[in-house]
Amino acid sequence: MDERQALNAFAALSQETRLRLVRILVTAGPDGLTAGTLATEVGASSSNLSFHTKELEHAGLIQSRREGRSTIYSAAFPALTNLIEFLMKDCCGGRPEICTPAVAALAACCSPTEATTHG
Amino acid sequence: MDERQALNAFAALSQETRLRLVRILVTAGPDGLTAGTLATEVGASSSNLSFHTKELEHAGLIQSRREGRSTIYSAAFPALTNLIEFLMKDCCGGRPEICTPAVAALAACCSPTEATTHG
DNA sequence: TCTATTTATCAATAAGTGTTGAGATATTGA
DNA sequence: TCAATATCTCAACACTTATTGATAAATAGA
Repeated sequence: MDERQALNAFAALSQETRLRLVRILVTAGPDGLTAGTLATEVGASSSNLSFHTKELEHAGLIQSRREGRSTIYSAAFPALTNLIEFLMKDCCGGRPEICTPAVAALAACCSPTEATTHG
Repeated sequence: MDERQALNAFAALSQETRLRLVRILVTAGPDGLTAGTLATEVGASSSNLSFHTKELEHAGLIQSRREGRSTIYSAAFPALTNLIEFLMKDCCGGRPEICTPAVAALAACCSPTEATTHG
């Protein structure tokens, strides 16, 4: 992830419809959702949804695949990881306690319990 | 952190000068840097730097304090944490392995060695 | 007070972005 | 082929945002 990619990613996330789309796809998981479902969820026309998904795909935040008549979009999880890493790189500045809460917050999001991963 | 705050934050980060400012301040740590130093670092005029720092401060990503003739800016680390948490909330979708790499990446940024877990 | 220093505000211009609706493209089944 | 479905492309318009240079405000020291 370089500066240009990060700028594209943040620009993509700075628009209401697109931020909603990404969060919906992040929640949906790797299986993704069809363009039609996404359009309904965010209340966008087909042309408007296509415009925004194109922006997100160009930014590398989502990916698409074709299944029959439908286009299915899903979140690009590694890209999201890289974006977070880029933003917080060298955040410590000699003081690990400064950015450790960020790690804890993200960890809590992914693994509420540390014994069983069945959730 | 609600949707409006997240949109403002991502919009603030989607501009080259501002993204550089945030990363410089993230690296600099809580002590921060003066407006003059930041202007030199990113190659911006005083008016331009003021415009961008105002945007970042309004987005809650940085904070300012006055020391003599200088304004000193520093990163708002909790806001950055909240932004990451907002974006990745419920990212698992029943599959923790999907977003665990994000946690590992962020953790690696803050603690290159795991000798001491208490920081 | 006067001057140098540092930062912020303002207005004008230039550049970029989102929305809309019509129409095009691709797929499926008869 | 024809029709229905699902999605995408295109161009015009309105809206937002970044940059620039001049100027204003606040501070420190003499």
